[in-house]
Amino acid sequence: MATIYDIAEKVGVSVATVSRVINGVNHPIKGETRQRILEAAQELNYRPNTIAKSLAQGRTHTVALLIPSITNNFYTQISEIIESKLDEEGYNIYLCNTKRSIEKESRYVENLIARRVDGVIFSPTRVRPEDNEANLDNITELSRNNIAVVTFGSRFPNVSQIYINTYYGACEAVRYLLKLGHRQIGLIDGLTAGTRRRRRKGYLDTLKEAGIEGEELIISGDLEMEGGYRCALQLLQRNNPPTAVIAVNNLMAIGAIKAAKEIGIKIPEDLSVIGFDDSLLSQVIEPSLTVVKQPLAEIGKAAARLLIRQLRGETEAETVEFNTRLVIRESCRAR
Amino acid sequence: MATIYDIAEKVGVSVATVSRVINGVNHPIKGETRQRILEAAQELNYRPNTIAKSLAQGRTHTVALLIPSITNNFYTQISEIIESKLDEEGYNIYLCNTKRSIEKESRYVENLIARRVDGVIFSPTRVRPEDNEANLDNITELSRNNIAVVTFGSRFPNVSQIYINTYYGACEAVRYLLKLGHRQIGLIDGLTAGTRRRRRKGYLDTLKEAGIEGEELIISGDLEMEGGYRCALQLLQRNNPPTAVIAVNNLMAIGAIKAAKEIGIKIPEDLSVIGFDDSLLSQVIEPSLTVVKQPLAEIGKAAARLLIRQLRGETEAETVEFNTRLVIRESCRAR
DNA sequence: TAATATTAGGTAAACGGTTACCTTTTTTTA
DNA sequence: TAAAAAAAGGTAACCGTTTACCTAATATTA
Repeated sequence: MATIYDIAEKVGVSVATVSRVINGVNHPIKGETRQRILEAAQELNYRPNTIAKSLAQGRTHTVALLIPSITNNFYTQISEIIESKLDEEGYNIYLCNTKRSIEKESRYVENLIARRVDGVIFSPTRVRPEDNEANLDNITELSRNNIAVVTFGSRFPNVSQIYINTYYGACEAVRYLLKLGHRQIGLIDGLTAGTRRRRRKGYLDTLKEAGIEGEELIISGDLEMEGGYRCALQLLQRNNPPTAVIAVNNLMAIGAIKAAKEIGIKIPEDLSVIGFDDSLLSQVIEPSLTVVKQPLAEIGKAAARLLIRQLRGETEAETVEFNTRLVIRESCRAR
Repeated sequence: MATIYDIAEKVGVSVATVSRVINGVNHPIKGETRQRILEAAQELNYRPNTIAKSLAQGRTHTVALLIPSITNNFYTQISEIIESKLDEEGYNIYLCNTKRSIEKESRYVENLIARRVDGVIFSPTRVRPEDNEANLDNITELSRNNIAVVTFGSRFPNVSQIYINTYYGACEAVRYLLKLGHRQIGLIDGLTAGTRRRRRKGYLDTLKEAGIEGEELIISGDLEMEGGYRCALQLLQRNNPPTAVIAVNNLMAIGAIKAAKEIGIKIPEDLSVIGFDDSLLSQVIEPSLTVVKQPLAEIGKAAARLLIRQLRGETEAETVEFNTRLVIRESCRAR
């Protein structure tokens, strides 16, 4: 593979000159020389070696996207936006899928430091409460090695982050169900509390305002469809089952609907359902799902923006906060 | 950031020794020296610099995943498998989402060559027929620069590839509908023919065997839900509408169902629908969708395997062929 | 027209590793 | 116990760029 040495030799100049021409730096070069160098580069099918460049410059123009899942539409949609924004800025993206394994997350962090990525957009994975500490260690480790970090989906001190305020979303969902006349409202939660703690709190606070104790109608499972399915079965087979349930993410809501249908419970006639996250699934499922929508495109854009800001040298951590919006479809009915 | 020089100095050995210890190469080192080096590395918080390593070794341990979409479940599921397999082998993955833009695809290819990735798993994007040439150029360009390539979703000469034989899948789908008594069977196709040509051919051949001309019931649109929606509307508003339609991918099938519902056509009573690709969507939509299922996990595994094979030095191109399977659900009915 | 700027280019040291090829010391073998 | 083998480590070239600092020639200015 041709290098700038080959070009330099062919044209009869030094590599410095070649490098200058190739990179169009601000250094005067005679038009004719420039021309000859570009032609030689063409003829030799020269491709700049980004690796060597990175080593010399100390920047890789690479950022990593460290997320818990790439089959979940929530992350996919955010990723698509991030990818396109960072591509515009000349960054390539390492896709790192932790599959909700804290070990994999930590391994990836090591790896990313070794690869000297310039930045990481990071949605920490947290299955057990103690994972929080590992998440924090990972963030610290990245920062300590001069890697820009932007997080979303969890809250950390001194980190640029996107904070999605799901508290009010949960409140709104509960209020909506209360207005429809529901009193027995279940919450299908994830196994552990990240920002999801907010949703739980919003749920409990709003119920309490209405004079209802919600604790016993909370149930937890993994964040996949299967988890929602199992949780719903348990809730619905109690002797005093809820007339409405809120699931903390989309897949769980879908799983819940599936469970209800299987045991002959009609939606929305017998059971109202609200999900979090909007996606094609919610619109396509029958009945279409009322959801607390998170502004995915905005989240993606903001994450990219915060990271780019840091990559340009601004060191101060910035938090961008987003609110959710209740999108009413057909999965809830007055009681 | 600490380098092996810092370690060497601290311990009082040469960098060669440090390098050997760090990498555990097959070269005898005194246990005590090894110990001291490892301790120093720890104390200095040493992290190997993968960039420098790549430059010295001529290998980046990076492969790219170059796909048309990351929000389409078809690609996402394959990607997840590929990611985990390649991660096991110590490779990192560049995520390159072309968004079905041939320009973006070509730009990415340039970029990947510059970054000296070791390999690329490539599902070419093709919206117009002439894109095929650009796809081929891209593959050639990668190979010419010693980058291993595995493709899926299109067929090319002399390239390791996964070939999904959708011809028989299409035949099977049509046969199934014929058996249910349908004669007017529509095909909702993508805009251009890649491997999808096979589906169209299977469709036509099978109809012809039954003495039916299918040409006029073929309609094309973009591969998203919107495309399926529009195509279905057109098909269903003809004066002699089909009683069954096959859509060449999942999203289009969903779009078609949406269109049908909107204009009061009941599924499966008035219209039978078959999709390609299986996904959560197909199972969740009402009625659940009968599909020609492609073995996504196998495709992903095979793609990773073929690439790793090449990365290990085996140069001969290998094609792995998969067949599809008709998964019968509730979206078709006898006529 | 001499002094000063500008243009055009070159030299060589970094960046942080790997590794082929040595040398020296110690151990094994005949 | 001398020769051969193995162990332990070092030297320095190389990977392909960038870039600070020079030099020489040409153009501009007072």
